Amino acid sequence: MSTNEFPPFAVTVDLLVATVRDNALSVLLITRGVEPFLGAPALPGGFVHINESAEQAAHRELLEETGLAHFAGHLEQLGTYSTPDRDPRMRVVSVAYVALAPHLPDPQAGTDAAQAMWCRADDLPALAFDHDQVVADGLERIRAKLEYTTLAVTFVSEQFTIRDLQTVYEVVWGITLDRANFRRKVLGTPGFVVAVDGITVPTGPRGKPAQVYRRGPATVLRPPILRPI
Amino acid sequence: MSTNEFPPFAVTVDLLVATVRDNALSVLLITRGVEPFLGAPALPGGFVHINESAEQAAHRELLEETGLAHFAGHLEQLGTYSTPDRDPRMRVVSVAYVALAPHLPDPQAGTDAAQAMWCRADDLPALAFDHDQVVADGLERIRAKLEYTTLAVTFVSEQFTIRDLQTVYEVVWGITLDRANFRRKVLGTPGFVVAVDGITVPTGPRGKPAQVYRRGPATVLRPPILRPI
DNA sequence: ACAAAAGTGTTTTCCATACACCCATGT
DNA sequence: ACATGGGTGTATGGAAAACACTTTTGT
Repeated sequence: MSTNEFPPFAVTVDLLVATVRDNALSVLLITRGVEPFLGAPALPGGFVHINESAEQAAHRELLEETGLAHFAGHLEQLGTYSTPDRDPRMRVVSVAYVALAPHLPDPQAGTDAAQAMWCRADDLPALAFDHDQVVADGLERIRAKLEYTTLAVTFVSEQFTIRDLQTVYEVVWGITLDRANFRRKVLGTPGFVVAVDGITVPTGPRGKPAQVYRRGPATVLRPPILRPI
Repeated sequence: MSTNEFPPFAVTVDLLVATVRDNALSVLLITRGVEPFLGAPALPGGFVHINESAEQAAHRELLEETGLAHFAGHLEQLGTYSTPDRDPRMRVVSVAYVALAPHLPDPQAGTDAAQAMWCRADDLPALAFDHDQVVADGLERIRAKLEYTTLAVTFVSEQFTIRDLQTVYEVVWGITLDRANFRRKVLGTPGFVVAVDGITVPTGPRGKPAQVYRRGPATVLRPPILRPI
């Protein structure tokens, strides 16, 4: 094949930004302002520039959409979607990314992210392009990764309690877990979490204050915390 | 952003074709016949055509490189590699795929695949482009997926023994496993393998003939077969 | 005192490991 | 007979599930 003739493609990134808020797994959606799918909900994203990698484009778009100066969460590639007719305008290949973050401030009107909104993962509208598939793949990726990585800590703020972490698992998986056993699994994994001195936080109107933790250096969970069948 | 102006990219697929042969995990390499990296070993691959998906391109290239009419193994997307300088000629985004297959016939001279060769995964030369990274990522994907999926069956022929399956695990992971316990794990997972009537095969010059199995309908392993630490 | 939530203990069940043993076959 | 490799049994240690219990706080 000649190196001087190749089919030209547009390359975009799509972002599945997920967080836990109001006891629900939520994703960030935008309302499309241009054709095609004008007015329809979709995942945020944009074109990859000629001098940046897809990962850099994803990070750039992430800052633009959230309106933040820095992104403290987790960003990983999900997969590439390339069916020839996925965009009616032209031939587009899209690299999808999953971003996990603690509860972010709501999108502010007047910024680039004004059209952005959080939407519960269990109550999503139909999305533009093949974004329904991207979301389905991404949510399954998140649910699976909680089993064998320490990724749940990216959903809570810098300081958190064991209960906060358990809530992440329960909300993402849509189940309830035994408090005592969950606690033992987390504390039994070296480097998952580390206690912050003797600091505790009140736990509502009543109840014993809870020990505060930060994330530890571990990234994988051996053995994994498996979802019930 | 205007829909009429976007940076044009070339999109390619790279193939990590893996098999188990001679008690070693091996990958298919080609020798590059054009610049850049002329004469260097590399992963097979090629441009995505304008009217096909990346997955279709990967499947097409797979048949071309192996010289087979059909591909019976497993093909899955690994990830997309898009650093701006990964190809000195132009801006190329490459979607990498992992293909798992039982022991394929050696590439035949005189075909498109004449330049292809099998190379042990533990003794690979330096590769063109960022293919070293692709191989590293792909091998780790394969090793991890043997833990919680039934993917090992794609490395053996249609009919196989439990011992054949164990050899796949041992070769891919580079360890030895207890025969009795491995057997119980496999047979204890419903749908992993199904016995073929009362058919057995001799096991060399001596020894009891072994029961023959085919792959079953299961795709996930619950609980997983974890690698030793 | 009581309610609420953190934190600990205990029992039971199950699974993984290690290793011994039996079975069927060809030389 | 015996070596070889498939197939089975079993004792033991440890983890996981279920659930009772204790501790610490605010009202």
